Amino acid sequence: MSPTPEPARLRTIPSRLLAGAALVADRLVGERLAAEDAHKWHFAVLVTLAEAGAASQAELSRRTGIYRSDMVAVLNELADAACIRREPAPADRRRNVISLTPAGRRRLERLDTVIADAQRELLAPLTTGEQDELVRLLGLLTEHHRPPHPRPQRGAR
Amino acid sequence: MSPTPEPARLRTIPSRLLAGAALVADRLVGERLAAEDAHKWHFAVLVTLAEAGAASQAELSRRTGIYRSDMVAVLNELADAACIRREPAPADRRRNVISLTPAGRRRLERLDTVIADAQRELLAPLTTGEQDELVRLLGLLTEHHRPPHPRPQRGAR
DNA sequence: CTTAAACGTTAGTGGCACTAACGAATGTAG
DNA sequence: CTACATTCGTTAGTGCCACTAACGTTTAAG
Repeated sequence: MSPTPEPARLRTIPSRLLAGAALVADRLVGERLAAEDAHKWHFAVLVTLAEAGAASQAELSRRTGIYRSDMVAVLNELADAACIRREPAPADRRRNVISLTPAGRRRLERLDTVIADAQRELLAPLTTGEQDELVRLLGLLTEHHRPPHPRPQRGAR
Repeated sequence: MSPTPEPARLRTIPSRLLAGAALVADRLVGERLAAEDAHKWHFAVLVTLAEAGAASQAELSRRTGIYRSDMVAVLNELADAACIRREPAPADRRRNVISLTPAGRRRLERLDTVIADAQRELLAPLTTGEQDELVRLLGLLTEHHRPPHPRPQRGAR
């Protein structure tokens, strides 16, 4: 009985390749993070806070690409773990100011190595040159196809 | 007010880039196919039938990567549009033999151009050389991370 | 002062990969 | 031949994730 391979016509369609690769990548990263009781989104928020400093939830949402409706739960979890502080903004009582705690920094440090490991394993079959090239090409691609600049973020009346 | 950009640390993480690119690609292809009342999966099945000939549902499932539980609906829809025939296999009464009809061939022809257009638009920001390289790298990546050879396809008792 | 917009929050939708279990048919071992 | 395991098509359901809708509150703009 043959190994029933995927037809060549399908195997070379870029959108299919992207979907498959993204699935593999997400599974790999997700497993690694789950082993640390963490999540993709937690990492993104912690990185953003570390890199760009304290911000409102809406700002974090724009910077990370996480919808502000989903951001609530993410921040709740990070706050439960004492990784962030959430305090009302004095200047604008609509906003919350989200800031990193020392525990959050330590958490980020740990997740950083986990993420790095996962990326390394993900890209293992490629040379370092190829890895850079892949990142570059994907960057060009996502840069080009980008929602009309400020992301819509619908839901306002 | 700043345009609140994505932090550089996030923008260069391969798994994130892959997820983003796959999202863009899937949306693009999905929209194009939806305009033809078609679906990703329909195309995959039609291509597979055209390339490898008639097959059972389970075989199609393995070749396309579509789960056989999802395959049922896909084949129902294709049969409703008279794109495929579904007849019991004489040699093995468990199997159905799925085969392409002339209408299915015409349908595939149409979807082929739709898919090709979508891929072209997806890859527009890349040179043809870069497009080939991207496909090659993604191929290496998905090839390397592959479930222990025959896909598990759980659900048996 | 009225109207519009942005904020945080809750709830819900739709697509998709994937699991579970079934009845029926076939293959395999003793 | 008989018992057991496997494969098939099929139905139902789960979990994740991007995304939408609507709300009360607060601030900004005309």
